[in-house]
Amino acid sequence: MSKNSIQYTQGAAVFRLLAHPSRLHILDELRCGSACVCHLQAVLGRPQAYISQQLRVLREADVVVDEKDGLNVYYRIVDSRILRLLEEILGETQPAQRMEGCPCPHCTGQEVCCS
Amino acid sequence: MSKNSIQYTQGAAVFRLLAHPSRLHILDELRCGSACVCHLQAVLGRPQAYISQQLRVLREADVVVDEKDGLNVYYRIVDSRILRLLEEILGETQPAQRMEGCPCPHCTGQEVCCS
DNA sequence: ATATTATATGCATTGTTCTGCATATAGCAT
DNA sequence: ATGCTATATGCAGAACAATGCATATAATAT
Repeated sequence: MSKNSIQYTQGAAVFRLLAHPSRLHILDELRCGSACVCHLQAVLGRPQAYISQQLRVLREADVVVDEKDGLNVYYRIVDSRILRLLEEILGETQPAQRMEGCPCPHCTGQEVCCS
Repeated sequence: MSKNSIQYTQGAAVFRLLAHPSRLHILDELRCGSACVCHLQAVLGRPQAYISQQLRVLREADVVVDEKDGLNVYYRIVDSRILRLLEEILGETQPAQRMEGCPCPHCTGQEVCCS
């Protein structure tokens, strides 16, 4: 092993986070600002527990952080490398849209888009 | 599903290729030019069959192409997105070094580095 | 205290990927 | 042809990741 092989292990771990359609979709949503779990749930169309599990993976890898506000928990991306990797594969960030059936402040219009 | 969800499936597939320490190491070697299988075998310190298997994954995803020259088979990267992703995570390309115990033209000094 | 809403966690099952090993092919030299 | 070297392929067992579902926690309201 010529180079520091831990570099490849750690690098692969970063790519593994993005190597999953649901996590990629979640991160794409979070690109345009923070979002709460119920919003991601509405966007992805998956059970809440499923969304929380994927968020946990991203949280434990320090890619996103959570911020509680009452009952809602807002997540946002805190790793700028991830933003650049997303841009390379998904293109430019699109503005977040409101979701029917999502009770969060963003979707019910109580908040400006992409705070 | 708000956006075209095939985009996330395909994007995830690209990241999955990089989400493996050995493939990442192989691609890092290929960044500075083409390399033959025996060279990669010497650099990674893994069995030849193992290297060929990882190369197959990359080849079938059209990330690398192979070029035969006598007994040797040279591989090189043909996807520029992959180069940019590697640069984001591994940093700038380093020049290829020669490997002890590798019989390929590059390592036995019969060829200039990084053709 | 109870109910309700939003989110998190644990666990079992299924599905995928990794890896080692045996063997196959292909080019070159004799 | 035979042998030698470089590379490829197939397959099976092990390791790991994904998913569904039941349940736990935590904040708020009544």
